Amino acid sequence: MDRRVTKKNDDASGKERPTLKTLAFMTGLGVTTVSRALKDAPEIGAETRRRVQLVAKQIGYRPNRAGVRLRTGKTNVISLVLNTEHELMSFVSDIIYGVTEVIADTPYHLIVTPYSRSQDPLDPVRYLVETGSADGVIISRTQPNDPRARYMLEHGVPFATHGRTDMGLVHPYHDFDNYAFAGEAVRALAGKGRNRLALVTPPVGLTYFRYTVNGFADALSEVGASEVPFNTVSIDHTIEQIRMRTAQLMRRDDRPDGIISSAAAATLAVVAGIEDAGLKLGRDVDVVSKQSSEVLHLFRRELLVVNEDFRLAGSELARAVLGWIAGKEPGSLQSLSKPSEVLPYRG
Amino acid sequence: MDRRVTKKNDDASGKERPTLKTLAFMTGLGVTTVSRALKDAPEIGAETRRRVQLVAKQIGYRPNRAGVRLRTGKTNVISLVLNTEHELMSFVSDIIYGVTEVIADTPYHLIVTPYSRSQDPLDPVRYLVETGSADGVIISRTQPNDPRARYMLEHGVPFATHGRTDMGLVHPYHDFDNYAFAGEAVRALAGKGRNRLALVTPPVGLTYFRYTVNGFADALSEVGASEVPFNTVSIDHTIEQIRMRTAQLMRRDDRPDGIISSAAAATLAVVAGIEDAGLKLGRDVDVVSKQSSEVLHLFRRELLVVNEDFRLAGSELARAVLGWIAGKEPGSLQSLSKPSEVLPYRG
DNA sequence: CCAATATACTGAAACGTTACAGATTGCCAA
DNA sequence: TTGGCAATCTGTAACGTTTCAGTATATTGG
Repeated sequence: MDRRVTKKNDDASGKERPTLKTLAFMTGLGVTTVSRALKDAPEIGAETRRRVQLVAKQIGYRPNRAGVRLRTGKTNVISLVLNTEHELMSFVSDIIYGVTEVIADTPYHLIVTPYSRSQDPLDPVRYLVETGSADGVIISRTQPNDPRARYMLEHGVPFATHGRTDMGLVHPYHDFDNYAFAGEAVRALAGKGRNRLALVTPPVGLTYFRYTVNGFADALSEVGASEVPFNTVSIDHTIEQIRMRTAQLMRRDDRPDGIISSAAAATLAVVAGIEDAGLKLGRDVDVVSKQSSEVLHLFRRELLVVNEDFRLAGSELARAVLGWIAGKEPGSLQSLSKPSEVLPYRG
Repeated sequence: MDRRVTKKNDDASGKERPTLKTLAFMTGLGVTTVSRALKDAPEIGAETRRRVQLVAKQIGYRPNRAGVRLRTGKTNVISLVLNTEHELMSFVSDIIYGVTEVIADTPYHLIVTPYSRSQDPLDPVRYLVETGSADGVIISRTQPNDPRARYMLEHGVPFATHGRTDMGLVHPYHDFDNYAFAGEAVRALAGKGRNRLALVTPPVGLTYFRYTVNGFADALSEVGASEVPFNTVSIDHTIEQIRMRTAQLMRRDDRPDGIISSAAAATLAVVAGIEDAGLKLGRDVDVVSKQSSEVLHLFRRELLVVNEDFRLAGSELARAVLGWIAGKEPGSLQSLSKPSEVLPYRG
């Protein structure tokens, strides 16, 4: 008996993962027709289309990603580029969850591309672009003049930035309105009679540093309060550094009676520093802080908080990149999220 | 002049990404030879090998992932499967960073595969296996009898679990020694004269729930302390629920004088609950808590903490999957990390 | 000196997909 | 009847890689 080697997938034998060839065999059509039928191409008869799609669903056909990617260059991948040292912790998981929520019912996968402090932030982006590893990229820690954004624009790679740029170039972004946040915070403190205010800033160099500082400054003159400079730390510093510097600050004669903090982790340190200096929150000084989860009021109920929703940011960023990939205007894919009110503790 | 269509990559024209064909053209060799030379195949002459590798480095050749994947089935992808609702926040980013650290100088990419509460946890794993989307998988929230682990073993997919299983099946894992943690915690509280202890457990059903409860129970009888049952909450409950239940508990006559908490977030709620009941930490009750970043001592310095390093967990898990993929014995890729001592605040 | 063998290389095929350039059929107008 | 055209469908090639089955040349043993 002549037992020829059978070309693996010509039969619908069962065990192997179905391909277009399998579908073609089962429907009695050509591979090309099947391919087109599945993507609703116009030159396929309505009945054929339905038949193919039915069979495909029945046997659980899933296009082979490698095949598509090799042929078309489309990766069906979104990459989230993260700094593995600076990024605040809770921040990251929330963004990831936000992104995954949006891409859940798309064919996209999310890959996390890390880079460390020692590296040029452009490195991972260059890698992604050069190797064509993603259809879209999301970056954070955005700078006013951001080489990564410029690079991707030049190379025609869709992306979205967490935070705005200021280069006269238009691209999708999502940002929290830190100008408004700082302003609200100042007004809230002024409302409590505080008029010598200090600011724990975002990392110098990032765009939202500017927005925060400007919002702070404008509101200060608006309410007639004055600034107590506190430039020695930012929220990128360690807990210990912030705590120590805050304690130093609070022991001075010209200490502030109100502090605004741009991140929850920093706030923990700030409060510790205040207490190290023998002062009491709510009595000697009030603190307004951003937070991304309801944690600060458990810490000290005297704190005033403003909520920033990073899961929302993740979703918005994902929507933005997908939109750009789908051909929408980059300029129409920008969003700014307003801060919540300044919230006191309510038991 | 006869201007023929040139087959895109036959020349070393420059702009296109180099492929094996490009290298073959440049070196004057065949594509096969180049492919083999790059992976140090034995049948290639030493000089040829060096020459090819030199040229490849010079022009920055990177193998096309889709090509490799299509031909060999190798994806060069590790997937981290995450529950988007339960996973504690800081937890996640640390694990991700740990994983990326390890795969940074490998060709592997990390993809994050999410699933939500409503879904069967097996769903994402089934998807990954069926579509062959990853060479290795990392899962967390491991159960004693874990269908995901069983499924992947059956399908021959390398994986590692964060937490152990108890099915008599051998596979790589990394776990924190929660039995030791609970024991240490009990002994530390006993050392402070506390002998009526309550436990805020991990989620019922996960393996480390058992280890924690057993470590707690064994140490209780060892030191002659007794348990105050507190089964109404676990660390999966909301801050509000834990806080309320703790307050209820602490208002009872038979309230505990020591509490052990399995997660930092829960501890914040526990302390709030204690204070809601009008009691004082360190005087009326002591609390020992796990934490993954140095945050609890800023919160209340009376707290006793034990550190769990999730970044380490991520690294170990990544190493384990890669090891299994590389052919090592699954049984040799298991690790258990010992808890730190129980640490009081030190100014 | 011949055959066997080792060494160094090569072309063709295949992985699953899509795009291109047909092929076949039926229908209608001239 | 014939030519044209629309409506459907199809085969082939190509994306970049690895594997299989060679080929050509030099080297060795008898």
